[in-house]
Amino acid sequence: MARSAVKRQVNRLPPERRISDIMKAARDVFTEKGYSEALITDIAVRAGVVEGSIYRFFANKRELLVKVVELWFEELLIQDAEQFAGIRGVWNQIRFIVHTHLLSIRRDPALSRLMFQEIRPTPDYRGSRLFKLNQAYTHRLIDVVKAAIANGELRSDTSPSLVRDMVFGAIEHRTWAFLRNEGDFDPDQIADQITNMVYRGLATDRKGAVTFDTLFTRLDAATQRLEAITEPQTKKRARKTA
Amino acid sequence: MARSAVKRQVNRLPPERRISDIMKAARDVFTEKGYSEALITDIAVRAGVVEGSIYRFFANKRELLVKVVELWFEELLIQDAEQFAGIRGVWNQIRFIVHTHLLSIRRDPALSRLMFQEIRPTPDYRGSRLFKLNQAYTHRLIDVVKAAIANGELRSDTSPSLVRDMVFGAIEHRTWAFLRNEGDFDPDQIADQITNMVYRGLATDRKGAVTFDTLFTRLDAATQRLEAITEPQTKKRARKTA
DNA sequence: GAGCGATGATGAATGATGTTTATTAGTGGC
DNA sequence: GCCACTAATAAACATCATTCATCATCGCTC
Repeated sequence: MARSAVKRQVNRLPPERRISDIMKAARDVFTEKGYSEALITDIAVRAGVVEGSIYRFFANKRELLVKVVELWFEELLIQDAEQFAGIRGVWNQIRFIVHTHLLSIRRDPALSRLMFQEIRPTPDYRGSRLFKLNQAYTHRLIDVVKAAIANGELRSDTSPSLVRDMVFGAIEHRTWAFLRNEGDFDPDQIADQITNMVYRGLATDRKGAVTFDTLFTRLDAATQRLEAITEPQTKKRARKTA
Repeated sequence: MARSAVKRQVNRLPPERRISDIMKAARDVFTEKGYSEALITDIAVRAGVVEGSIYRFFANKRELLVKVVELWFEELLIQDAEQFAGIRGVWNQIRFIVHTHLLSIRRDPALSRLMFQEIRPTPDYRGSRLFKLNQAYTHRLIDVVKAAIANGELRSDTSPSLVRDMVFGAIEHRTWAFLRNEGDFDPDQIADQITNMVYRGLATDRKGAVTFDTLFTRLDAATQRLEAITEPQTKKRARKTA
């Protein structure tokens, strides 16, 4: 028939190459348009394949999304783990975790959005690979806090998992503001702020907005004055009794 | 024809009643199935109207969702504001804000999910009514923190907006865990934990897990000893000079 | 209370998209 | 050079959100 007169062009790249082409295209389209606005057609065209071909490698649109985010997250996790090993000190470790996370969000804000918006809310997230990856990621902070509690550097009545929730929650809220184009998003500054707030805490006495540092300073001063006073006194007494 | 033999039944309830029926049905279906799984047909059937009727009152499916969440959020805001006025003391105020928010999440977890998942991520959220309502809601915490900084009860180097992000971020993370059926969700306990962590902070000295309280106690002790020592001394001197 | 226009409810038709499948191009063994 | 098998293709299909031509109902007029 007329049909067979038009020869069908067939793309015969090796499967790994086709898969990576599709995933790269999917990553681009998903991040540019978001999940529901992204069309399978868009992805197929950009990958240089035909719609049907995508379904040879991915069960459906959602699986494709999950695979894309997974790949991103894995890279992020491996990359951070290497550097993290070298950090010493609780403050520095907390700050490192927060800072690197903020950096990767700034590098790929749209992927974070996909993670928060499309992946986490689904019912099957809990059993998924991404859930475990994310747990591994956030658990580093819990380990740091636990160790710091054990050696007395952080209060023993703090819940490590709550610290995790506060820190990553704060990061997330800043991220949403960033995604909404509200003001700037400075990973250095935000990391400092979050780390300080977790590390030093907020409370003061009623009088004058003191910090832990100033409390320690006052205590030191008082101790020194005590020593300075008690010393001469004992000398005086010694003289008197002498 | 055969068609006209079947008389069309027409629903002639007053518009307000139809709107509230539709919104109630929409609320049920959205919370049960989530936004994308919820079908307009489902909502129409449950509301006892026909698909087309929904579009007389709502521009599209999304607007219906927004209106549903808006209604919920408004009620929540009004209700809380009344009680809040009576609370005295920073700790109690923070704890109240956190606690009531947790209670309303436990009452309607699925609506919180819709808010976080479907509403907040959209580009038009920033200019929306819900955005303003949410700002009003979270701004109470900022006001409390600002006032507390002004009167010296909280450190002056804390960022009120960061406190907001940490508190609501922590609430949100606990909510996700709750929605995933991970363990229990006890508003009283969580509210205490969050409030304490914000209010008292985490840091200690290197030696022995001291808290702000113990630091104050030590400082008080040192001050008293100082006074106890310097007082007799001045008396002695006074006597001497006399 | 019959006729008539306006209003708005109806549900079948439309269009946009994810997914499936019958068809056909390419590949390698014999 | 034929055949069987694999895999790519693109058209067909299914699933909704959304639209719209049709018609029931109401209020008004005479």
